[in-house]
Amino acid sequence: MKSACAQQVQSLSSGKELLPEPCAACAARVLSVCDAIDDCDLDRLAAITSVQDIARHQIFVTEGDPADHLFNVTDGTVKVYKLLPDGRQQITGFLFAGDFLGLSFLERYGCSAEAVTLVRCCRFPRKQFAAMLTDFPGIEQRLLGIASNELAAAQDHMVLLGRKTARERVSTFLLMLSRRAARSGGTTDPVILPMTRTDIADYLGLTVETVSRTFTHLKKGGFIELREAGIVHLSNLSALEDLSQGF
Amino acid sequence: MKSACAQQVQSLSSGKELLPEPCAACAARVLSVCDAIDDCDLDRLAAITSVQDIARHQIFVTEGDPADHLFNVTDGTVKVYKLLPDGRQQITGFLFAGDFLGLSFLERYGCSAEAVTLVRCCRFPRKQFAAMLTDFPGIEQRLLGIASNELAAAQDHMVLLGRKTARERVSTFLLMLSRRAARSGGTTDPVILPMTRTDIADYLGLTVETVSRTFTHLKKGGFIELREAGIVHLSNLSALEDLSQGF
DNA sequence: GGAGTTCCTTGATGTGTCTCAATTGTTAAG
DNA sequence: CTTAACAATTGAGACACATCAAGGAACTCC
Repeated sequence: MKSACAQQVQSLSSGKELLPEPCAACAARVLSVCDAIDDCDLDRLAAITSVQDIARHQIFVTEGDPADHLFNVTDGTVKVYKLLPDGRQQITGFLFAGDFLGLSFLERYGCSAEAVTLVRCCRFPRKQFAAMLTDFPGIEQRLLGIASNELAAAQDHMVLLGRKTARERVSTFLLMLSRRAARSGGTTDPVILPMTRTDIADYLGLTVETVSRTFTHLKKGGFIELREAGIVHLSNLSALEDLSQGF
Repeated sequence: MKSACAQQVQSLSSGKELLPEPCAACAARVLSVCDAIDDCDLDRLAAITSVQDIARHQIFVTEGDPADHLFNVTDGTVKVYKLLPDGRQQITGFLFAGDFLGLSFLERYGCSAEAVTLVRCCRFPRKQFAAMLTDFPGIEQRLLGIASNELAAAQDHMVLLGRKTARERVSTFLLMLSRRAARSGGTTDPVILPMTRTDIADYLGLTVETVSRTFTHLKKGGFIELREAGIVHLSNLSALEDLSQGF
């Protein structure tokens, strides 16, 4: 499976130098689609990749536009959302380092995407990326896996939006972020919230005021502590899990 | 691409007899995954397929169970749902003829599935189905396409659950069923509702009472007519589209 | 360091939907 | 045809969350 390039790696002292920029130092690689490609074939991918920095609050994908590019977030936080004609907003997901954006392999983007923090990401032209699928079936499988996970997450979110109370929603949200951070090597306990209360509200199907009040209630109830801005300490994790009604 | 079997087809008078049962007469085939396989290779798929009839109200997939089988609905209506520990239910989708069930290629089912009407479907052992993916890359692409569509549908549904009013939800629901029926060769106007009001409520994140009241409001408003049970006439389609707030 | 902006919190009030309860309509069984 | 079980409708009242409004905290920009 490692094909001819394995030998090539051995012929040099340090294999790392063979990795093409920008993938060489990419901390997010093991988390992402790119992991499905062998080191030696990575230059194929790197050739069509352009690294992009996106400023805070910049909308870099707009719902309905032709889906020309796919993205792989390597740093920062992205919100993915849809709008109703009158401006009501529903955030369908937050993306972090390692997350893939543009999974809808349809002609047009199904959602808009905005940088919540400064975001760094890899951008691939969709057509060229699609062309690589035939040569690297591993990617296709990986994408199916990613799609499965996204679908599962979407289903969990539907339960949250359709059937959970405000308190259950906020608890679930905090646990989600906690687990997500742990999964990509962060800490479970002090949860970092890069997004505003309004964003949280638009994600949870609530209003800012209700989110804020619920945070206060959880604080008074001894479930969480709010010391610094944007950081939540989970004082009683198992109690929070009870509140969330099973994730 | 048609490989060696094209000749084989020509060598007989009627190509149709070459199609293995049960796929030969399957009306849903052009709508489904199976369409990605050439007629001549269909026997590979047919060999691992077992046709199943499922009685009304029977739960044939349970959330959390090992995902041993995948299904392809060929007739009837299925509801796919998740439960909270205390029994609250959220239906994540309804499946009709041609729809695929079990897209989460994970070890365990993410949702439960129950037959709303008498259902007929094709069942594939997951492992054997997965093994076919390497031989028929067309299926994998098809699955990615299906996953993309499901994801897009899930996102629309999140907007509905998180941000729409009861009236908008019910309008959207009726239009969805109408379009879905049209897409698989049915009629747009008299929409058939195989599911109960309770199911509709669990799909829309409402209660039965609210759904029933909303139907009455739409009827009094001249948007719909309720003559026979389970059938809704859309008297004013464009007005209904306005009510639904963009799908 | 002050002014502007954005973000967060808290209070008072309103309302859309839920809950509880009863009635009617529909379907299936005997 | 009668009865039972289930499904749908309707009403009265309650409540969780939304809306409207104001004040305070944090951050940015000269």
